[in-house]
Amino acid sequence: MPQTDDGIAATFAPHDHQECAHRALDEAAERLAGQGARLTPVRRRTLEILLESHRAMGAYEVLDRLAAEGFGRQPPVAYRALEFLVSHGLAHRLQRLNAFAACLHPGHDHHPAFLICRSCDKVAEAPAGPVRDALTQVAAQGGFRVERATIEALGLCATCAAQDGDPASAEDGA
Amino acid sequence: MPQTDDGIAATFAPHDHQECAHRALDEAAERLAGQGARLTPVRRRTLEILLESHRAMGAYEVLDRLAAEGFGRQPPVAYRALEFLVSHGLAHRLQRLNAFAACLHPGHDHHPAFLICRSCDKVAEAPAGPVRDALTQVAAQGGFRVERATIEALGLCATCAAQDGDPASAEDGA
DNA sequence: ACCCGAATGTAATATAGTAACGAATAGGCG
DNA sequence: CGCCTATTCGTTACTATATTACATTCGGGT
Ligand SMILES: [Zn+2]
Ligand SMILES: [Zn+2]
Ligand SMILES: [Zn+2]
Ligand SMILES: [Zn+2]
Repeated sequence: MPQTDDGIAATFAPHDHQECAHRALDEAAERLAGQGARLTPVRRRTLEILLESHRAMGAYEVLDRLAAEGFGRQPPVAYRALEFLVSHGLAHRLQRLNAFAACLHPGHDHHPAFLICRSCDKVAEAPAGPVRDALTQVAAQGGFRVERATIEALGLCATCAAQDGDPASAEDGA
Repeated sequence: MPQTDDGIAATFAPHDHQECAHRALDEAAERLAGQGARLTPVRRRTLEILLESHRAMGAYEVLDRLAAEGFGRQPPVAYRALEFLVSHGLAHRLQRLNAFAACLHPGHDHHPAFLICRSCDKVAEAPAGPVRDALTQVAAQGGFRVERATIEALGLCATCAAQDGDPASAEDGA
């Protein structure tokens, strides 16, 4: 019973993360080259740090890592690198967490919905099209024009649900 | 050309706000009485402050007001009152703004979508049902079970669009 | 009166984010 | 090459947001 593997399951399930991260970095570099933007050492390292896991990291957590590796140790160092990545579509900011996560699908037009697992803390990007459409429509009923939307879900991923989560999601495994 | 007045237009359009705020406060008091929760002076005043406008207010903005009126002047005073209101469904927290807004529909489903006007800063609550359904469904495709969703839209309300906003929304008004 | 738990107040601290400014650096050009 | 300019990087200092810990007060039951 294969469920649509749109990348969500791919994020939460065990996988060859070396490959996963490496590919995202390559795509990022290529993408930036096309835009004439510079992937400087701090920026590159910042992206690599975010790519080490599928979790979202706070700016200060990233900063600690950068400082330990010889980069600057003041907040703007991290915030600037992160803002650069976000504004070039290589990372996302999670409003709910005041944190940042690497984008795994650079190249697509990206303002996805985010799925945050409360158990493993991983963050997946989900296609926001239908959700955004529903929101745009309900807003339009009241004469409101949506320009930017924040869509973030907190919940339980399939992997965590199967492990120790509630059995309702894994009845066949009991 | 009446558009569905589900409360969105009612929030952004000019209206008898005295009545609007008063009714929300009464409903809140009644609701709390039914729950056996106490609407103490600080809590009541905090709700009144939030109800003065349809904007979202930061905790420190509320705190300044409370302090000026003889309540405590330390952050926990505001945060506790705000948390109480939120947990009892009388106010909402806006993740995007790190701010709080009074709930205008206490008693209804308490996890609405929020529409934030970038021009007048007012915040309206929109029915989140369809949006939440779309999100739940796209998440389920990846095996993710949504437990809580944050849905916040930034944009332009009808009133602001008609006044000086972009003409596309008010072509007949030119 | 006495006790207890909830609510309120304080100080202190933690976490998140920005402003302002100078030093290093990459490219463009005489 | 040497020079100029825009970008990037680093620092200091500061603002904003939020929580922990603990003392005091207040309401209600005995
Ligand atoms: Zn991976
Ligand atoms: Zn998980
Ligand atoms: Zn009103
Ligand atoms: Zn408006």
